[in-house]
Amino acid sequence: MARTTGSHSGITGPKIRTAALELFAKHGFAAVSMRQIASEVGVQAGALYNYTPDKQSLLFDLMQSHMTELLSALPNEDAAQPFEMLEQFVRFHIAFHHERPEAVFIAYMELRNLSPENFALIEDLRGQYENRLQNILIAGQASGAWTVKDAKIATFAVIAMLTGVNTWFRSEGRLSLSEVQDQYWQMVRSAVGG
Amino acid sequence: MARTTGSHSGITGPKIRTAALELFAKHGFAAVSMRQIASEVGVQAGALYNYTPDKQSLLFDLMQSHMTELLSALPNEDAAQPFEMLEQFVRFHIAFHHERPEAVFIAYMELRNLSPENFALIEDLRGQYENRLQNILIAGQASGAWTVKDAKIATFAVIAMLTGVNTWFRSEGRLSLSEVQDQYWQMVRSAVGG
DNA sequence: GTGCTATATGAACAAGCGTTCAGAACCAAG
DNA sequence: CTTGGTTCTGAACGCTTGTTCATATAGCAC
Repeated sequence: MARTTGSHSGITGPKIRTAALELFAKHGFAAVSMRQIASEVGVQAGALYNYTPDKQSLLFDLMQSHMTELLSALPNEDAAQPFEMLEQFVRFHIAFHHERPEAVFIAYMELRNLSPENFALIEDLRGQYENRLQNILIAGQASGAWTVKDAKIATFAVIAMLTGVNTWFRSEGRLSLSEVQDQYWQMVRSAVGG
Repeated sequence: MARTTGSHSGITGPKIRTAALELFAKHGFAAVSMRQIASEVGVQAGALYNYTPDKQSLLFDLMQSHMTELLSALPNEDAAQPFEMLEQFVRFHIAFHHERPEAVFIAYMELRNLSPENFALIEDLRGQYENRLQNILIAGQASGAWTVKDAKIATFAVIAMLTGVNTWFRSEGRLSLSEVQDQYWQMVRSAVGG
């Protein structure tokens, strides 16, 4: 026997990415087999290799897509005041990460499963994102908008704090997303000394 | 053949734990084989089963030890002022986590590889730790020492921020541990509105 | 020095892994 | 209705996995 339900190249590809994303996020890259992914898609394992050269590339593509989307979705900070830029960044980060918890999880947890070259590529993208925040913090420092000593440390602190929202916040809970954004923005603003 | 170098029960046990800790932190639980651990210890894989019933227990023991040590090393907060308690917590968290990066990494990243019962046990310990901080924040709220709105959110925010130090701080870098502690303490104090 | 026990070996087990590939089934175009 | 090319199956590949166990040794107590 061969294909039982017809030709589906346009639909199988995305399904594989979705299935891999969910399974990697839930069980971890190393713990998920190609057969599990295939089974989730409703296909045999061999068929996956029409869409990806190997398992590692599947992971890398997911991470790269996520980081690229993150960078291009980030509002451009030009021509705004430091406080507005920082507030915009805080609200953006929380909302964007909240919308794709699986991709965020993978992008943070599976770095060690990338080949050295792939790791360097993802780390570069992450660095670009962090630099955007760092530039905002430096701009606010220069203009005297706030008093934070070390912009690099503050960058790490703010990003860690904001990314942490994903570990506990659920939209069905007692707080709305915008309430969470409000409270984090207040904490960030105070933390940088504004 | 059998043992080639003698009887080592008192030394093989700890060596297994150390090897497992390092390998799990570096490559992830699922990506590390019992044979790799055994090889690191200088022993055959079968010998590991004199010290652990299975691979899962090895992971759980490492995580449980870490969380237990964390809880018992945490300074007792009684009879101090809110600000002192919070500062003590911030400095303690940074220092303690800095001393054992592998255990911290595992305790955060390998939760999904625990059986449901083991997961519940670790989560409970983590909850106890978070409650200690939350109680400090509530005490400060009640005494008017600071103005943070939601103690639960602030707890998550502070812990995420502090734990993030481990992702970038290295003692060989440009900053000393106490400088980092100082700056984070200042950011935390400001963030809670003190 | 003899015997006991704890500790280790090394082979074996069934199961699962990522990946390849010949051939079958399907769809679209002529 | 045939042809051509894309998509999938199912079996196979060599290898690794966690775990077990009979067997052998090392070191301690006597």
